[in-house]
Parts: sequence; C-alpha cells; structure tokens
Amino acid sequence: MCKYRDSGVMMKIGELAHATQTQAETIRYYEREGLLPSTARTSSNYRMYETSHVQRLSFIRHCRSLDMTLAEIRILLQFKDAPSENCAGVNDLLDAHIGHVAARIRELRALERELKRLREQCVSGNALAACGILQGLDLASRHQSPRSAAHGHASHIHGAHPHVRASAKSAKT
Amino acid sequence: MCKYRDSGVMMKIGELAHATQTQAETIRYYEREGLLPSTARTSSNYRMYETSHVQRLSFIRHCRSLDMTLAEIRILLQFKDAPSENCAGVNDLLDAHIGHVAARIRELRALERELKRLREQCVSGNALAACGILQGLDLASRHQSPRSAAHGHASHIHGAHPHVRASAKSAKT
DNA sequence: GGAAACCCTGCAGTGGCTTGAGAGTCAAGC
DNA sequence: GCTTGACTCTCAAGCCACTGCAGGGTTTCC
Repeated sequence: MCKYRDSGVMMKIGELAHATQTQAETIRYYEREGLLPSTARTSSNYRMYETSHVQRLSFIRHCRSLDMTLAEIRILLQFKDAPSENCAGVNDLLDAHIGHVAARIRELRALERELKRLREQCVSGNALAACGILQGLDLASRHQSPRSAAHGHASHIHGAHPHVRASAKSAKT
Repeated sequence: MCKYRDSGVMMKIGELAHATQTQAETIRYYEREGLLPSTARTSSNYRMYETSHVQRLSFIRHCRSLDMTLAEIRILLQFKDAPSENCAGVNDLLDAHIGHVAARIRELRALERELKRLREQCVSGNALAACGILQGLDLASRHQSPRSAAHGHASHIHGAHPHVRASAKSAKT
C-alpha cells in the first residue's frame, strides 16, 4: 500500500490522488490555478509531493464538498497562510456562503412546489393535445411567471457567478 | 411602443427580446441550438418574428425558470410539435425533473447543517491561529468527510451534467 | 525485453449563456 | 445630404470547475 516507505514521505501524483480521492488531472488543474504550490520534480519531471500537500489538498477538497468556489477557497487558504490576523474574515466568508446556500434552498423549494402543481395537471394517458402540463407551461408563459418578471431583464435564474450548483442527474445515461 | 402595427404582427429581435424578457443574444443562441426555428429575414438580413415566436420563446423561458435544461426543453418541444401521441413522456420528464430538484434540496440542506455546525466553532475576534473554523476544516479533511468518502472516486459534488444549478450570489459584484 | 501502468504537456469540451469586436442598417434631426 | 444614435448582424472568446483525449515519455513487473 505504501510504496515510498524508504524515501520517507514523498509520493507521486497518483498516490496523492488516491489519498485525497481526487483525480490527478484535478490536482494539476489546482496547481495551474495556484491553489497548490508548484512542487519539486524528479529527474524525469514527475511531480513529488509530501504529507503537507495531502493536508492542503484535503482542505481544498473538503471546502469543495461544502460547495465553496475556488475563489472562496483561495481566500481561506490566504487566511491559513497569513501569519497573524484575526479570523473575522473567515467568519464573514462562511456566513456569506451559508447565506448563498440558504437562498438556493428557498429557490429550489419554490421551484419544487411549482413543478408539483404543474405535474398534478396531467392525468396520464391523455391525448397529447389535451396534456395539462404542456397547457400549464403555455398558460404560465403567456402572462409571465412572477418569479422572472420580478427582477427585470437581468439574469433571473442564474447568477453571474455559478455558485451553489448542480449535483443531481449524474447516474443516468 | 408598437412600431410594426401596419405590418401586422412582425417584429425584430429587439422587440421579441423585450416581449419575453430575454436578451437578443440569447434568442440567437436558441436559434443556433435549434430550439427556435430559423426565421424569415428582411432584405437587410434582420430576423423577423411573429406572435408564434413569442409564444414558443415564452414557453422555453418558462421551462428555464423551472430550471429545466435545454435538452429537456427540446424534448418537451418535440412533444408539443408531435401530432398525436399520449403525454406519458411529458409526465416522465417532469417526474424525473422533480426528482432532481428534490435530491438537490436534500443535498443542500445537509450542506447547510454542516456549514452552520462549522460556523459555530468560531467566536469572532479569535487570533487566526486559533480559528475554530479553519481548524474544523482541517480536522474534517484529515479523516475525510463521510459525504465524499461515501461514493468512491467518482465526482461527488457535481454530477456529470450540470442540472439544478446556481443562482445565489448574483447581486454582490 | 515487452507489456502494462504510470506520468508529462497541451488542448478541447461541458451548459447556458454573456460580452465584445467590428461592421452594416435605419430613422430622426439639422 | 450628413450626422448621430439606436438597432442589427456574425464570429469568437470568456465564465466555472473540472474532464477527457492525443501523443508522447518513464517506470515497474513478469
């Protein structure tokens, strides 16, 4: 399991990938993006990592699992790397992030209600021409849904920054 | 307001954009993607639309406001355009979509709980070195969060297809 | 010594737009 | 007739966080 016992703590990208449940491509991507520092290389140009890299990458991946953006994570890493300030900034970032998540949940709940209402308009087996769902979608679009009309011609569904984002619909196909 | 009274129902892209609260570029994009048919053009190559286009585009925008993907909307449009089948397919699509939304809500709620738990670990004003949040993120990453460990090395946060997606974090630059 | 497994770089693709460049068209006012 | 400004056109690139592939080099194992 641990092949590099003799050389102490060094490992190649594949091992780091395995240790952190991350794809090697993603690790290289983080390096390009400046989230991970450039590493030492072997004579054959392979990246070599130590346990500190495992920690840093695990931190990043954990933040990502909390749906933070790379920009947010970059900020958190700066806080971690900074020598001695107080952590109000960390709090603010997290509060803001919690706010985004909560807002997205509210939106999705409203969405779910509307979809279920729509779904009830169809009794399966109808002829298509009489399908209540398609009629419902038509009807609703005729007098514009209040959600989209509410805030002008700006982005209404999707914010400028994709933030709290997809996850469903991965298993099928 | 209505400049094309004399020519009946024809309008240029800007007017269609205004009528449907959609940007002109987005309309051209939908045309490229085959959601809207190619229109007649004026002698100066301007697209000309009629009320049927307003309807079709409104339908699309309403579906988008329900967070359906363009692929799903394409399918719905095919059902609408099809002459006479029954609407079980429409039901299935909507049921699946409701499932995706519900799943995403569950995920986000779990996320929210975890974030709030993390947030409580910090009492503002601490020195950074003692910040409970950063420590919490480190700690959690050391023994891998159960969420990410649960389903192997595949994508764990984001599905292959972005689906029920961002919206928060648009207002603050 | 040859195959399989690993590593490298660089580039293209994902979705659903948005933004921008650079050019043409049209109506109104002078 | 000329200018101004609002509108339109096409084409291309950018956003995010990756993922996948091509085409090569290296290491490891039998």
